[in-house]
Amino acid sequence: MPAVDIRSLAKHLNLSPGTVSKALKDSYEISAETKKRVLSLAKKLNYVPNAYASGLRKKRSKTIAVVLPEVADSFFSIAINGIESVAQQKGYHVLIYLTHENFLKEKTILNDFKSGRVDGVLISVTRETIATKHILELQSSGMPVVLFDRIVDQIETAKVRTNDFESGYIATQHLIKRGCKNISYLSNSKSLGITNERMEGCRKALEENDLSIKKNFFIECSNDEANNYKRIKSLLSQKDCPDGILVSIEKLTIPVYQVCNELKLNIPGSLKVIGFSLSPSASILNPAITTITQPAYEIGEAAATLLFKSLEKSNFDLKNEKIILPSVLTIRSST
Amino acid sequence: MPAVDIRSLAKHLNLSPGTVSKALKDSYEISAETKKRVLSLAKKLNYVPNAYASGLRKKRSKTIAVVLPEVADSFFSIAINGIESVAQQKGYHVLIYLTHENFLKEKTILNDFKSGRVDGVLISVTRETIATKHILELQSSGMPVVLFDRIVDQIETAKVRTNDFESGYIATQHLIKRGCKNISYLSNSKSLGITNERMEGCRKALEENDLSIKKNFFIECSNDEANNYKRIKSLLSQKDCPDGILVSIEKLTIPVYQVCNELKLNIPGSLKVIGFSLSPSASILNPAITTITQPAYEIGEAAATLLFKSLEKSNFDLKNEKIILPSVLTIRSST
DNA sequence: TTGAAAGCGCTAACAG
DNA sequence: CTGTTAGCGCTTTCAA
Repeated sequence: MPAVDIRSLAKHLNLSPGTVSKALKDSYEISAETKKRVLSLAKKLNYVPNAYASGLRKKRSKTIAVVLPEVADSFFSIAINGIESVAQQKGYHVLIYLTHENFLKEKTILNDFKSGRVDGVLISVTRETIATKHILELQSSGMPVVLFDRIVDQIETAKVRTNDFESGYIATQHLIKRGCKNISYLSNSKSLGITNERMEGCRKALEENDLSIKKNFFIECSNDEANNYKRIKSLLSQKDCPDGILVSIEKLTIPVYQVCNELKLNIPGSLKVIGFSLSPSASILNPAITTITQPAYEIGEAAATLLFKSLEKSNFDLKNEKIILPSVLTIRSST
Repeated sequence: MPAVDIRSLAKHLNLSPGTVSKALKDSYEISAETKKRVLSLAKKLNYVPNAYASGLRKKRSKTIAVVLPEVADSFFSIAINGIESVAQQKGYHVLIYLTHENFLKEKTILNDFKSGRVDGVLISVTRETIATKHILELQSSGMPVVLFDRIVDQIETAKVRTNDFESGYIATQHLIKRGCKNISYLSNSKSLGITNERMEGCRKALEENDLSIKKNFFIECSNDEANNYKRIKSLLSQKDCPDGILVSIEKLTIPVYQVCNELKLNIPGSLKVIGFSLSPSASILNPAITTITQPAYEIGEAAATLLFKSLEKSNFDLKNEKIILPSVLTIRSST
């Protein structure tokens, strides 16, 4: 099957390629009659314009890039949904790039965007990302960039995120209200790179309630599951074991529950647990876990919407856009 | 910043664009000396070739499309990881398209691939997909297509999936071995569209063990959570309530556990539960749920690998490739 | 209202 | 070994 191009359409209709092109675009220069003929033949032959030819000519790819640290994590999967739904509606295509939390990869990926492959970029940076030259450079090449979830403060552009600081604060307040005096914050060591808002919120709540920060306040986990398990077990085995835990990374809930089970520590009796989580199974854990849930879909959707605004309106300034979508506290039996 | 193109490189070096192009490609026609000069300037000016220009010229986009029913579901998120890792290694880009289980959308998306935007397609079809014309048409336009997970039997091409039939069989055998006599299979009504291998496997196990198919064997759920809950509750409230349940859709585990909790039905005492699941929290449910887990990452990886083989070797015939990666039964306390 | 022609940036034949 | 040229398929002036 020889692909049908604009020239073959033109030949069939005894028109010039230029005229056909305009007719397809519904240009005012073209007569209604001609438009009808062109459209009808185009439909009949199922003409699909070559994306690379028109992209080259117009210097627009009708494509956006989404750069993510990972995607197995449910936050980003859901965010992709939000992004994709907006893009599909706008007739845009979505390229996905995973950095696997690797700064160098992020740099390489962004640099490649100078190829004109995409018209705009949505990015959630890696935990390692401190330097911002690669993003600034991309911006100064004229590429609109929207940051979401994992924000970099120094970059001037649209930012969409949740209220991490407040979430940490609210979660901790909740634990304190439930009687906790000795609270630990569980996180991944690597996330120290970007300012850990949640932890700061947690800290603030402790301070406001005159609860001292104990040496076991911050428990640093890693990607080594066995090790995390050990660390948590040792935490919960000791004498002045915490009476409340704030689990800032979803998957760390698992060792916490496992250890409690093994040590026969009653939740919420001896230990109250609250977790950042998007998992629908929160409600069937035993006990059902109190969670802070991020509006992942909405964050993706909002970020994409901003990007398209800047793509469609030349006078739209991304710099002025900051959106904060609040996370939701759902109280269940674990507290 | 005026984007640096191949002509500006040529001018700087007093060479012709053609020579520069060849040098960048490390062509044998070019002297080592010239190559060095070109490469060094290209690096210095951070030259990134225009993807649309070279794509148009070479009729290759260095991009593949991944067409998925959804992505919130963890199976597909993990599969994307597998796909992306192979693509990144091969220097390819990955476009994501979500059909949201909508056949018409799937058709529209595939039709657009005639634009030359992608060199190959990985697809997991919607539950509604019975007709195959859109896929055949894409193939006959010369596009390599690899099916994964949600396979269509009628299409002749590479297929990568797990052993759904056997998984259903094995899961059911397990329940029977644990003493179940009255087993129900929980699924989503819509998945009736594609042949439900898992259910057939389940059926076969029942038959082999001379267990009759009761009227409550197949429980049809939907996307209406409240309704699913009601249906499951009514199932588990009646006199000849099942003593074993095979949950074929991950999220249906939630109402099952909730109902058991509400009715004070002991798992595994009164009811044994086994679920198809990729959720790491399986082990902290109470009781920990016995699962069948699909090798999602590996399926994505294998599918992508096949696609790239066909992209790289003209003599590679996708038709002959069928890969079945077995799911894994993990026995926990719910059975 | 339509057509002709140039050119987006790159590559590949061919010539030198 | 390097340069010239044509052209990928489309859009967009400009001219008719």
